[in-house]
Amino acid sequence: MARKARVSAAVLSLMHEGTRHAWTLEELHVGIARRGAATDFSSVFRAAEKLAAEGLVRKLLLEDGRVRFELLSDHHDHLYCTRCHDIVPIPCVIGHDDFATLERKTGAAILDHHLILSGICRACRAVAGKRARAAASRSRAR
Amino acid sequence: MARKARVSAAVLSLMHEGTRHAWTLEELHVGIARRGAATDFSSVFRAAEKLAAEGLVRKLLLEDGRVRFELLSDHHDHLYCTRCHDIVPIPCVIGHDDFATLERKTGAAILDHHLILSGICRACRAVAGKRARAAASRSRAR
DNA sequence: CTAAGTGCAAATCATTTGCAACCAG
DNA sequence: CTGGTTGCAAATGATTTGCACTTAG
Repeated sequence: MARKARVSAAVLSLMHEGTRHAWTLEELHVGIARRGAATDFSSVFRAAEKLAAEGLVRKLLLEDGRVRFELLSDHHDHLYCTRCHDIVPIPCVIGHDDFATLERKTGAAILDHHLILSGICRACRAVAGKRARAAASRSRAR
Repeated sequence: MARKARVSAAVLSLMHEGTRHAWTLEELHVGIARRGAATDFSSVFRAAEKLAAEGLVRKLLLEDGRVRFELLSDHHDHLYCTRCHDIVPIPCVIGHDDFATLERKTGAAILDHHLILSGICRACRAVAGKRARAAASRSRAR
Protein backbone atom coordinates (compact mmCIF):
# COMPACT_ATOMS: atom_id res chain seq x y z
CA MET A 1 0.00 0.00 0.00
CA ALA A 2 1.41 3.33 -1.02
CA ARG A 3 -0.88 4.96 1.47
CA LYS A 4 -2.88 3.87 4.44
CA ALA A 5 -6.38 3.44 3.17
CA ARG A 6 -8.49 5.46 5.54
CA VAL A 7 -11.82 4.38 4.09
CA SER A 8 -10.90 0.72 3.84
CA ALA A 9 -9.84 0.79 7.46
CA ALA A 10 -13.11 2.42 8.43
CA VAL A 11 -15.09 -0.20 6.52
CA LEU A 12 -13.27 -3.05 8.19
CA SER A 13 -13.48 -1.54 11.62
CA LEU A 14 -17.19 -0.92 11.22
CA MET A 15 -17.74 -4.48 10.10
CA HIS A 16 -15.73 -5.80 13.03
CA GLU A 17 -18.07 -4.04 15.40
CA GLY A 18 -20.54 -6.77 14.62
CA THR A 19 -23.58 -4.51 14.80
CA ARG A 20 -24.71 -6.03 11.57
CA HIS A 21 -23.79 -9.09 9.64
CA ALA A 22 -23.98 -8.02 6.01
CA TRP A 23 -23.69 -4.41 4.93
CA THR A 24 -24.99 -2.58 1.92
CA LEU A 25 -22.79 0.21 0.63
CA GLU A 26 -25.33 2.68 1.89
CA GLU A 27 -25.16 1.20 5.37
CA LEU A 28 -21.39 1.34 5.35
CA HIS A 29 -21.45 4.89 4.10
CA VAL A 30 -23.87 6.02 6.80
CA GLY A 31 -22.10 3.98 9.46
CA ILE A 32 -18.78 5.62 8.72
CA ALA A 33 -20.35 9.06 8.70
CA ARG A 34 -21.91 8.37 12.11
CA ARG A 35 -18.46 7.76 13.49
CA GLY A 36 -17.54 11.23 12.41
CA ALA A 37 -15.26 10.15 9.58
CA ALA A 38 -17.51 11.20 6.72
CA THR A 39 -16.45 9.90 3.32
CA ASP A 40 -17.71 9.83 -0.17
CA PHE A 41 -19.99 7.05 -1.29
CA SER A 42 -17.75 6.12 -4.18
CA SER A 43 -14.81 5.76 -1.84
CA VAL A 44 -16.79 3.32 0.23
CA PHE A 45 -17.68 1.50 -2.94
CA ARG A 46 -14.08 1.27 -4.05
CA ALA A 47 -12.83 0.28 -0.63
CA ALA A 48 -15.40 -2.50 -0.33
CA GLU A 49 -14.65 -3.78 -3.82
CA LYS A 50 -10.98 -3.78 -3.08
CA LEU A 51 -11.40 -5.63 0.18
CA ALA A 52 -13.50 -8.17 -1.67
CA ALA A 53 -10.80 -8.54 -4.33
CA GLU A 54 -8.21 -9.00 -1.61
CA GLY A 55 -10.36 -11.67 -0.06
CA LEU A 56 -10.90 -9.90 3.25
CA VAL A 57 -14.54 -9.46 2.61
CA ARG A 58 -17.17 -11.31 0.64
CA LYS A 59 -19.56 -9.70 -1.78
CA LEU A 60 -23.11 -11.00 -1.66
CA LEU A 61 -26.11 -10.45 -3.82
CA LEU A 62 -29.40 -11.40 -2.27
CA GLU A 63 -32.96 -11.42 -3.39
CA ASP A 64 -33.58 -7.75 -2.88
CA GLY A 65 -31.08 -6.82 -5.54
CA ARG A 66 -28.61 -4.86 -3.49
CA VAL A 67 -24.99 -5.74 -3.07
CA ARG A 68 -23.83 -6.49 0.43
CA PHE A 69 -20.48 -7.12 2.01
CA GLU A 70 -19.61 -9.25 4.97
CA LEU A 71 -16.42 -10.15 6.76
CA LEU A 72 -15.00 -13.33 5.40
CA SER A 73 -15.13 -16.07 7.96
CA ASP A 74 -15.81 -19.79 7.98
CA HIS A 75 -18.51 -20.70 5.52
CA HIS A 76 -22.07 -20.06 6.49
CA ASP A 77 -25.24 -19.24 4.66
CA HIS A 78 -27.80 -16.49 4.99
CA LEU A 79 -31.33 -15.88 6.02
CA TYR A 80 -33.01 -12.89 4.51
CA CYS A 81 -35.80 -11.73 6.76
CA THR A 82 -38.65 -10.57 4.60
CA ARG A 83 -40.03 -8.52 7.44
CA CYS A 84 -37.05 -6.46 8.65
CA HIS A 85 -34.84 -7.02 5.59
CA ASP A 86 -31.93 -7.95 7.77
CA ILE A 87 -29.47 -10.67 6.89
CA VAL A 88 -28.81 -13.31 9.50
CA PRO A 89 -25.94 -15.81 9.27
CA ILE A 90 -26.94 -19.45 9.33
CA PRO A 91 -24.70 -22.47 9.76
CA CYS A 92 -24.10 -24.35 6.55
CA VAL A 93 -26.19 -27.47 6.11
CA ILE A 94 -24.79 -28.83 2.88
CA GLY A 95 -22.13 -31.44 3.09
CA HIS A 96 -19.28 -32.40 0.80
CA ASP A 97 -21.05 -35.58 -0.13
CA ASP A 98 -24.02 -33.57 -1.35
CA PHE A 99 -21.75 -31.74 -3.74
CA ALA A 100 -20.03 -34.90 -4.83
CA THR A 101 -23.43 -36.37 -5.65
CA LEU A 102 -24.42 -33.28 -7.57
CA GLU A 103 -21.20 -33.20 -9.53
CA ARG A 104 -21.71 -36.81 -10.51
CA LYS A 105 -25.34 -36.22 -11.45
CA THR A 106 -24.82 -33.05 -13.42
CA GLY A 107 -21.33 -33.28 -14.81
CA ALA A 108 -20.57 -29.78 -13.59
CA ALA A 109 -17.66 -28.68 -11.44
CA ILE A 110 -19.05 -27.03 -8.36
CA LEU A 111 -16.73 -24.42 -6.93
CA ASP A 112 -18.86 -22.49 -4.54
CA HIS A 113 -22.36 -22.14 -3.24
CA HIS A 114 -24.68 -19.69 -1.62
CA LEU A 115 -27.74 -20.86 0.15
CA ILE A 116 -30.18 -18.10 0.76
CA LEU A 117 -33.07 -18.82 2.99
CA SER A 118 -35.90 -16.41 3.28
CA GLY A 119 -38.36 -16.18 6.06
CA ILE A 120 -38.85 -14.40 9.34
CA CYS A 121 -35.92 -13.98 11.67
CA ARG A 122 -36.06 -14.83 15.35
CA ALA A 123 -36.44 -11.20 16.44
CA CYS A 124 -39.36 -10.57 14.10
CA ARG A 125 -41.02 -13.79 15.14
CA ALA A 126 -40.89 -12.61 18.71
CA VAL A 127 -42.62 -9.38 17.76
CA ALA A 128 -45.20 -11.20 15.67
CA GLY A 129 -45.85 -13.56 18.55
CA LYS A 130 -46.45 -10.68 20.92
CA ARG A 131 -48.87 -9.11 18.45
CA ALA A 132 -50.75 -12.34 18.02
CA ARG A 133 -51.10 -12.76 21.77
CA ALA A 134 -52.29 -9.17 22.11
CA ALA A 135 -54.84 -9.68 19.36
CA ALA A 136 -56.04 -12.85 21.02
CA SER A 137 -56.59 -11.08 24.33
CA ARG A 138 -58.37 -8.22 22.57
CA SER A 139 -60.81 -10.59 20.91
CA ARG A 140 -61.37 -12.35 24.21
CA ALA A 141 -62.22 -8.98 25.77
CA ARG A 142 -64.89 -8.21 23.17
CA MET B 1 -58.28 -10.54 -19.18
CA ALA B 2 -59.89 -7.70 -21.04
CA ARG B 3 -57.49 -8.30 -23.86
CA LYS B 4 -55.33 -11.17 -24.94
CA ALA B 5 -51.86 -10.41 -23.66
CA ARG B 6 -49.69 -10.73 -26.71
CA VAL B 7 -46.41 -10.13 -24.90
CA SER B 8 -47.18 -12.42 -21.99
CA ALA B 9 -48.05 -15.16 -24.44
CA ALA B 10 -44.81 -14.60 -26.32
CA VAL B 11 -42.81 -14.75 -23.09
CA LEU B 12 -44.40 -18.01 -22.04
CA SER B 13 -44.08 -19.57 -25.43
CA LEU B 14 -40.44 -18.61 -25.65
CA MET B 15 -39.77 -20.07 -22.24
CA HIS B 16 -41.55 -23.28 -23.16
CA GLU B 17 -39.17 -23.74 -26.05
CA GLY B 18 -36.63 -24.80 -23.49
CA THR B 19 -33.70 -23.22 -25.31
CA ARG B 20 -32.65 -21.72 -22.06
CA HIS B 21 -33.53 -22.34 -18.48
CA ALA B 22 -33.57 -18.91 -16.89
CA TRP B 23 -34.10 -15.73 -18.89
CA THR B 24 -33.04 -12.20 -18.29
CA LEU B 25 -35.43 -9.53 -19.51
CA GLU B 26 -32.96 -8.69 -22.22
CA GLU B 27 -32.89 -12.28 -23.39
CA LEU B 28 -36.65 -12.43 -23.47
CA HIS B 29 -36.82 -9.15 -25.33
CA VAL B 30 -34.33 -10.26 -27.96
CA GLY B 31 -35.87 -13.72 -28.17
CA ILE B 32 -39.29 -12.32 -28.91
CA ALA B 33 -37.87 -9.93 -31.48
CA ARG B 34 -36.11 -12.84 -33.21
CA ARG B 35 -39.45 -14.50 -33.66
CA GLY B 36 -40.59 -11.46 -35.57
CA ALA B 37 -42.96 -10.22 -32.86
CA ALA B 38 -40.90 -7.22 -31.77
CA THR B 39 -42.08 -5.61 -28.56
CA ASP B 40 -40.99 -2.95 -26.20
CA PHE B 41 -38.65 -3.78 -23.38
CA SER B 42 -40.99 -2.38 -20.77
CA SER B 43 -43.80 -4.58 -22.03
CA VAL B 44 -41.60 -7.60 -21.58
CA PHE B 45 -40.78 -6.37 -18.11
CA ARG B 46 -44.42 -5.94 -17.21
CA ALA B 47 -45.45 -9.24 -18.71
CA ALA B 48 -42.74 -11.11 -16.84
CA GLU B 49 -43.60 -9.39 -13.57
CA LYS B 50 -47.23 -10.20 -14.04
CA LEU B 51 -46.54 -13.83 -14.81
CA ALA B 52 -44.43 -13.97 -11.67
CA ALA B 53 -47.22 -12.41 -9.63
CA GLU B 54 -49.65 -14.93 -11.09
CA GLY B 55 -47.29 -17.70 -10.11
CA LEU B 56 -46.69 -18.99 -13.61
CA VAL B 57 -43.09 -17.96 -13.54
CA ARG B 58 -40.49 -17.49 -10.86
CA LYS B 59 -38.29 -14.47 -10.47
CA LEU B 60 -34.68 -15.15 -9.60
CA LEU B 61 -31.81 -12.96 -8.62
CA LEU B 62 -28.40 -14.48 -8.99
CA GLU B 63 -24.90 -13.37 -8.27
CA ASP B 64 -24.45 -11.34 -11.40
CA GLY B 65 -27.10 -8.88 -10.31
CA ARG B 66 -29.59 -9.32 -13.10
CA VAL B 67 -33.12 -10.50 -12.65
CA ARG B 68 -34.06 -13.72 -14.38
CA PHE B 69 -37.30 -15.55 -14.92
CA GLU B 70 -37.93 -19.24 -15.26
CA LEU B 71 -40.97 -21.40 -15.75
CA LEU B 72 -42.30 -22.56 -12.46
CA SER B 73 -41.87 -26.27 -12.02
CA ASP B 74 -41.01 -28.61 -9.19
CA HIS B 75 -38.40 -27.15 -6.90
CA HIS B 76 -34.84 -27.22 -8.05
CA ASP B 77 -31.78 -25.10 -7.53
CA HIS B 78 -29.36 -23.41 -9.88
CA LEU B 79 -25.83 -23.57 -11.06
CA TYR B 80 -24.38 -20.37 -12.38
CA CYS B 81 -21.58 -21.17 -14.79
CA THR B 82 -18.86 -18.59 -14.28
CA ARG B 83 -17.49 -19.34 -17.73
CA CYS B 84 -20.54 -19.07 -20.01
CA HIS B 85 -22.80 -17.26 -17.54
CA ASP B 86 -25.59 -19.69 -18.22
CA ILE B 87 -27.93 -20.96 -15.55
CA VAL B 88 -28.36 -24.69 -15.25
CA PRO B 89 -31.10 -26.31 -13.16
CA ILE B 90 -29.91 -28.67 -10.45
CA PRO B 91 -31.97 -31.08 -8.40
CA CYS B 92 -32.59 -29.89 -4.86
CA VAL B 93 -30.37 -31.47 -2.22
CA ILE B 94 -31.77 -29.96 0.91
CA GLY B 95 -34.30 -31.94 2.84
CA HIS B 96 -37.12 -30.97 5.17
CA ASP B 97 -35.18 -32.25 8.13
CA ASP B 98 -32.37 -29.84 7.29
CA PHE B 99 -34.80 -26.97 7.54
CA ALA B 100 -36.34 -28.29 10.71
CA THR B 101 -32.88 -28.44 12.24
CA LEU B 102 -32.11 -24.92 11.12
CA GLU B 103 -35.38 -23.56 12.44
CA ARG B 104 -34.66 -25.13 15.79
CA LYS B 105 -31.10 -23.85 15.83
CA THR B 106 -31.84 -20.32 14.71
CA GLY B 107 -35.33 -19.62 15.93
CA ALA B 108 -36.29 -18.29 12.52
CA ALA B 109 -39.22 -19.37 10.38
CA ILE B 110 -37.86 -20.54 7.06
CA LEU B 111 -40.29 -20.04 4.24
CA ASP B 112 -38.24 -20.49 1.14
CA HIS B 113 -34.74 -21.08 -0.08
CA HIS B 114 -32.52 -20.62 -3.05
CA LEU B 115 -29.36 -22.56 -3.38
CA ILE B 116 -27.06 -21.10 -5.93
CA LEU B 117 -24.04 -23.08 -6.91
CA SER B 118 -21.35 -21.59 -8.96
CA GLY B 119 -18.82 -23.40 -10.99
CA ILE B 120 -18.30 -24.68 -14.49
CA CYS B 121 -21.18 -26.36 -16.28
CA ARG B 122 -20.88 -29.68 -18.05
CA ALA B 123 -20.64 -28.11 -21.50
CA CYS B 124 -17.85 -25.76 -20.51
CA ARG B 125 -15.99 -28.55 -18.79
CA ALA B 126 -16.08 -30.51 -22.01
CA VAL B 127 -14.54 -27.57 -23.88
CA ALA B 128 -11.93 -27.06 -21.19
CA GLY B 129 -11.09 -30.76 -21.32
CA LYS B 130 -10.61 -30.63 -25.07
CA ARG B 131 -8.33 -27.62 -24.69
CA ALA B 132 -6.29 -29.33 -22.03
CA ARG B 133 -5.84 -32.42 -24.19
CA ALA B 134 -4.84 -30.26 -27.15
CA ALA B 135 -2.31 -28.41 -25.02
CA ALA B 136 -0.92 -31.71 -23.77
CA SER B 137 -0.41 -33.01 -27.31
CA ARG B 138 1.18 -29.72 -28.36
CA SER B 139 3.70 -29.93 -25.56
CA ARG B 140 4.41 -33.53 -26.43
CA ALA B 141 5.15 -32.46 -30.02
CA ARG B 142 7.71 -29.89 -28.96
C1' DC C 1 8.60 12.20 -6.14
C1' DT C 2 4.86 8.84 -7.25
C1' DA C 3 1.35 5.84 -7.07
C1' DA C 4 -2.51 4.52 -4.27
C1' DG C 5 -6.44 6.53 -2.20
C1' DT C 6 -9.95 10.10 -2.08
C1' DG C 7 -13.89 13.37 -3.27
C1' DC C 8 -16.89 15.16 -6.49
C1' DA C 9 -19.47 15.04 -10.50
C1' DA C 10 -21.09 12.67 -14.10
C1' DA C 11 -21.93 8.22 -16.71
C1' DT C 12 -23.88 3.76 -16.90
C1' DC C 13 -26.89 -0.06 -16.40
C1' DA C 14 -30.89 -2.38 -15.29
C1' DT C 15 -35.23 -1.71 -13.65
C1' DT C 16 -39.40 0.84 -13.10
C1' DT C 17 -43.10 4.31 -13.94
C1' DG C 18 -46.22 7.94 -16.35
C1' DC C 19 -49.03 8.54 -19.87
C1' DA C 20 -51.42 8.44 -24.19
C1' DA C 21 -52.92 5.19 -27.60
C1' DC C 22 -54.95 0.67 -28.50
C1' DC C 23 -58.24 -2.93 -28.85
C1' DA C 24 -60.67 -7.52 -27.35
C1' DG C 25 -64.68 -8.33 -24.94
C1' DC D 1 -67.46 1.69 -23.91
C1' DT D 2 -63.93 -0.10 -20.69
C1' DG D 3 -60.15 -1.78 -18.53
C1' DG D 4 -56.20 -4.50 -19.25
C1' DT D 5 -52.19 -4.14 -22.48
C1' DT D 6 -48.82 -1.86 -25.13
C1' DG D 7 -45.11 1.50 -26.80
C1' DC D 8 -42.46 5.33 -25.99
C1' DA D 9 -40.07 8.38 -23.21
C1' DA D 10 -38.50 9.64 -19.18
C1' DA D 11 -37.53 8.66 -14.01
C1' DT D 12 -35.39 6.04 -10.64
C1' DG D 13 -31.92 3.64 -7.90
C1' DA D 14 -27.83 1.52 -7.40
C1' DT D 15 -23.45 0.93 -9.08
C1' DT D 16 -19.47 2.44 -11.56
C1' DT D 17 -16.10 5.59 -13.80
C1' DG D 18 -13.25 9.94 -15.07
C1' DC D 19 -10.50 13.18 -13.35
C1' DA D 20 -8.06 16.27 -10.57
C1' DC D 21 -6.26 16.51 -6.00
C1' DT D 22 -4.03 14.65 -1.76
C1' DT D 23 -0.77 12.36 0.86
C1' DA D 24 1.71 8.26 2.89
C1' DG D 25 5.75 6.00 1.94
